[in-house]
Amino acid sequence: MLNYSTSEENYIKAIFHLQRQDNTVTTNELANELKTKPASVTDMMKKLKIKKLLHYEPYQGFRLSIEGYKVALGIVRRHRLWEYFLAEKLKFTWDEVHEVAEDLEHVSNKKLIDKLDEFLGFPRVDPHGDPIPDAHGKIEISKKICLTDLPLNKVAVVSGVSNQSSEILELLEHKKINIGIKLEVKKRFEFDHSIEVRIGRQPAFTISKELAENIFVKYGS
Amino acid sequence: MLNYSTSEENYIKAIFHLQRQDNTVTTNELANELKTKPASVTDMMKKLKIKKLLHYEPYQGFRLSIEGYKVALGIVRRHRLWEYFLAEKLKFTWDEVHEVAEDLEHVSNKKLIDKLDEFLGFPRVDPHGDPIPDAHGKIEISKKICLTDLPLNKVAVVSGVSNQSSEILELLEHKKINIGIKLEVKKRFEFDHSIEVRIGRQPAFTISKELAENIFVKYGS
DNA sequence: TAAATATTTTAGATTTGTCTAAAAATATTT
DNA sequence: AAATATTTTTAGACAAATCTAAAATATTTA
Repeated sequence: MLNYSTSEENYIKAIFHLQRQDNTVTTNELANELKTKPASVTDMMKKLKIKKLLHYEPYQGFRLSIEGYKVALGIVRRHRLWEYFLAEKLKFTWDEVHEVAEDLEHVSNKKLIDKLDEFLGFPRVDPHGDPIPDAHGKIEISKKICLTDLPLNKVAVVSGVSNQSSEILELLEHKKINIGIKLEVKKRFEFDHSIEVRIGRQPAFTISKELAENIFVKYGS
Repeated sequence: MLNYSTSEENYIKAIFHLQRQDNTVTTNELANELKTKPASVTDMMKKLKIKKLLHYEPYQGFRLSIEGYKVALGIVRRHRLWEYFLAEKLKFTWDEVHEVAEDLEHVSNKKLIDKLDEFLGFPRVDPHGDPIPDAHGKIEISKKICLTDLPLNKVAVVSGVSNQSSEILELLEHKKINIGIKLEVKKRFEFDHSIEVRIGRQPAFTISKELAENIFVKYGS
């Protein structure tokens, strides 16, 4: 696997993430994501096309080639392992890890990353609940589902809330439900559709149907 | 403290190291150290002078300013903490850590480095026995002397070897002389200049003049 | 479907860090 | 102290990554 510049890696990674939602990525989308100008995106797309990392015809948008996808998985692996390290070992909070990992991910020494992986105990998800590709680029596809649909007794990671009003944030704060936290559903009550949730080994507590409908979790394939 | 590019940091660090031996650093010395061309050095020196990181007059060589020295200590701190992490936590051997730390040192997030320091238990020397500057840039000045010059019966800490060939490493491995180990010289033999060494309370053993000349120890303060 | 609007690309400039070749300054020899 | 050798700097070029402004293409709307 060749080496790519920090800038090339950032473009590849951004395309990787944007592709998840939409099959083909546009110039403006990417410029917006990377806080750069559309003209710069076009320049880089030409370069990455020559390097066979993506499929691209002028005005038609672009998507990663098989090779580009492999490169992206390598970057994502490094990013998520560092995030795990930062949260687990250095005690950064889940909302701080991303920014720091943005820099660390570009140190692309395979032995470093494989040894880090081993040191961390081969974690399968990062602090946001996103799966970490293994040394061979294998990645668990984790479904993002609503808390109301999580099977009983399956540990899942809170990965987002659909409604971001201050009211819901206040409630989540109070219940200590943060992004990245691991929880499982212990029981569902038919009467009001409230659900009983447990975080780690703490005592279970109940949350309303309304709240549950706004919480998304990721859980193993 | 401002941020500097990877390239600027590499120049600053190289000047820092070259200054130890010689008070003022020359263009050719620096070009040689960084495997670059003298013209590139001159270009960068002009830039670093404008940024007030060094004292420099054309044809007169250069040395770091107070500010440049502070910047250098920051880089050295990051480098040595990562070296310690790589050796202690990821089980790299002490001769592998330098190269990897060369990349990691340029991630200059103060909180990251301070938390890493804490995680590692505030180590005072790196795997080569070189002192690690603390969060305020304070660095222990420890005398590093050759084993041949260590006074008899004074306990010292092995801090480095000048020659890093696999032959010397094999021998050190066999004699169980590792970086960080405490030893003392019990006797010197005039005939072949071999010396008798003791590690802790184990039986003393003899090492050759050739080996002793390549072992550096930290002793007293 | 033609005009208006939005998106994308091109052309040309800029910054950073590097290089080669030639000129200038300094050091060393004879 | 003049000639020679070495070191350092300058001048000008180049590649990577970015930008602005203008041109080309695509999409929307009336």
